[in-house]
Amino acid sequence: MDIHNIEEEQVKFLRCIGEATRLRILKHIIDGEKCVTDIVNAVGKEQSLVSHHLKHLKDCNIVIARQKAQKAYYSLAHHRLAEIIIQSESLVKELPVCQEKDCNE
Amino acid sequence: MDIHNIEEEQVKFLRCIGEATRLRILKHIIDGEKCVTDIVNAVGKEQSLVSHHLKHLKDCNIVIARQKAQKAYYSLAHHRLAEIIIQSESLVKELPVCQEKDCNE
DNA sequence: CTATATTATGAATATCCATTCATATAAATT
DNA sequence: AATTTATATGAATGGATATTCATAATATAG
Repeated sequence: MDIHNIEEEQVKFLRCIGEATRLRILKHIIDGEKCVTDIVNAVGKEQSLVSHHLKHLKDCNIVIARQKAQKAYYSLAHHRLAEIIIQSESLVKELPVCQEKDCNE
Repeated sequence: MDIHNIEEEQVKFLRCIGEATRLRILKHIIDGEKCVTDIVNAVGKEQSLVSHHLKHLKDCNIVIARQKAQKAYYSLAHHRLAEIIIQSESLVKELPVCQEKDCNE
């Protein structure tokens, strides 16, 4: 795998987490695996849509799925993913737009 | 600015850096400001396209522009941006796909 | 065995977005 | 003043992708 493929993978990764519903899914499973129904309730979107996004996240190796009976449990594929999510959030708060708008939760 | 706007800004940010040409631009100016012509040569894309992407990056507060005579110099809007770029790259190398393919430059 | 609960999937649609092309603006050089 | 250099911009287009809908698949419960 050369540098170009790395960059392609990096773009694929960033684009994958850079979508509203997927980011909400990730933030919801950040503290441990959750089943699909649970995630659907948390993000407030259609089951079908959540399932599509979970597949997308899995194809990008961002989450892993564990099957237990008729339920599927999803969790982050790597502990460092949580760091990136947290750090990019805290960075965004420091960027000019947020600063101007007095950016605190 | 409440939590929802933060998340919107985070998505906007991640999506903005999650594009091949823009990521290449960012990696090229990571060590200091560069003029447009220089960036165009580095990324090997049309001047017009690079200009559009620079505008996009500026609108997202990811880069800042400095005008000097007829030249425009672009640089990262925040020192922590470099960290995110580097860290997401190193994280991607640790994800399953890259591991399988024996992922080293 | 039928019904219900849980998750996945394919097709269709609609929206978004990267790219190209043509052109504008503005400064510098001749 | 005319030409060249450097950068920006608006419109058009093609391709990607989020969402919805209908339905499949599979397991459990009654």
